[in-house]
Amino acid sequence: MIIRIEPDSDIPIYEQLSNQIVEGIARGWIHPGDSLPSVRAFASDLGVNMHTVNKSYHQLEKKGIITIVPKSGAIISSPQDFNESSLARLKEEYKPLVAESLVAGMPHEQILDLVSSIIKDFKKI
Amino acid sequence: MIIRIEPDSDIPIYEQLSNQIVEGIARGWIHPGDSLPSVRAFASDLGVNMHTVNKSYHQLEKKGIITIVPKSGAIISSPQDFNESSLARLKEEYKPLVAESLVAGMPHEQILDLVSSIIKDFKKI
DNA sequence: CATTCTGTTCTACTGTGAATAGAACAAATA
DNA sequence: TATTTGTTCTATTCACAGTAGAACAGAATG
Repeated sequence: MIIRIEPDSDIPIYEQLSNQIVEGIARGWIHPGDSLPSVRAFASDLGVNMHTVNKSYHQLEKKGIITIVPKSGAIISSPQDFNESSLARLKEEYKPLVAESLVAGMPHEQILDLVSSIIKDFKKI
Repeated sequence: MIIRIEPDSDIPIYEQLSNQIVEGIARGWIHPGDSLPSVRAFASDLGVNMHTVNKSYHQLEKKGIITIVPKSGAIISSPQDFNESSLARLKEEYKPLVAESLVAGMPHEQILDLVSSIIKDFKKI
């Protein structure tokens, strides 16, 4: 799996990494049960600091996406491991984006089409 | 229009303000052509610093949501004033959220239903 | 068993952004 | 004319991002 880090982005490195790992799962490149590289090895590959990868892993664990087994490694969780609060949090994160879409003049259908196209993009490739 | 600021949130104050102004427009509480309070008056109302409100206004102007008339005030833009790059930026912001939704086990339809319910919530009230 | 690798934890430093504060300016407004 | 407006400047405090090095204890491997 190919990860691209842009050091000069306004998005923190640990969040870029988290996002791309999640995208990798969504695209089916990696699956529940698979283990992620060690923080040291991953950091070495990406050319970033070990603590940055560690922060990313813990962010993903907080979201319920991976499980960190102490002294062992990080494993991608199964979908059924997600709790209700994660879905509530997701809704709160969609809100400002949907509001901005409406204010931009996008009609109801166009917003759904946009989201639908993103979903298809993830599932197709 | 009622604005609620949570100083201890992990979301910056200027972004909380931006989000709630956009929501206000989406809900129809304020309309294109309406003018926003002066940065000083707004800051006084919210109990925050003038520069924080100023930053929020400039963020909204950058997104094409309001127009700042120098030495006069801030006015809410019309939907047709939005450019193509704003829509492209919106899509990029939807991506990680959609990916996370898929990873959480939400099927295609459920994601669209979630977004649809948010849209209805904005338009109903 | 000994070595290596693992995630964890700690301190430490630099740089940047968020937020506040005060002051001053020129233009619009009342 | 006096007030209000957004703008700009400096300055400070605080927190976060990122890097760095070190040490620890448990797991994996030879």
